[in-house]
Amino acid sequence: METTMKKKGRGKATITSQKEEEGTVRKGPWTMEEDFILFNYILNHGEGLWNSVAKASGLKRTGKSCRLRWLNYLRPDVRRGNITAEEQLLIIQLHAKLGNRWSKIAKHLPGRTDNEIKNFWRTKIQRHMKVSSEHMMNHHCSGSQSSGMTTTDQGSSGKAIDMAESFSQAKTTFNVVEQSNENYWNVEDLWPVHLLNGDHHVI
DNA sequence: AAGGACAGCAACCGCAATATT
DNA sequence: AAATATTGCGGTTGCTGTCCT
Repeated sequence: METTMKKKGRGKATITSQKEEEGTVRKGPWTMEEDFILFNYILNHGEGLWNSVAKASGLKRTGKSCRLRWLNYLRPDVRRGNITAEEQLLIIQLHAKLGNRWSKIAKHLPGRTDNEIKNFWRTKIQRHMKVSSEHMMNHHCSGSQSSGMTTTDQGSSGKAIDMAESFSQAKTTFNVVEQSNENYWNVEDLWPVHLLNGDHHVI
């Protein structure tokens, strides 16, 4: 069954057909019904053993897919959207220290997922670095160790430190992203199930 | 209004690490 | 100790909305 998305559809939509063959592994965006099933299953049985979750819940998803969906979206403590200036600064500092260890960085940002931080880094920070790099190249072409910032992650850490410093002074110029916090449906929509079950052994 | 370019992000893939048999 | 299964992580893809011309 394909649930219509409330908002903008995103991500891959590998399988969109209404009828799916028996035993076929589903890919692509999760439907609300799938979210509901997974959410409910984990509330009753707990996290982990993702392959079992996938099979026992009846979802035609891989264990990996279930795990990812839970961690990045359904988990009740997940905070979504609106990465604050402080969080941005922390991400920059941690990345300078840890590199692309997104899960490690995420541990320092309660409620944020590695995927979200990774996406944020790639879409915002890297782009900003690239832009400022080009800007500097245009204005300081005259020799003296022009900071030819690469857009790759490697070698960006040192620059990130500089950036963090300037960033703390000029948050406003950083173009802090205020994203829409809407989703196809809110995780909160699933919470009544939690309450009905009266099952709190997870989370 | 049309459509091309760009941005944002959910979700997949491949691989490495770890656990289990 | 070796083989197999599972989990976790980082990189990448590709769909959709928005902006710009």
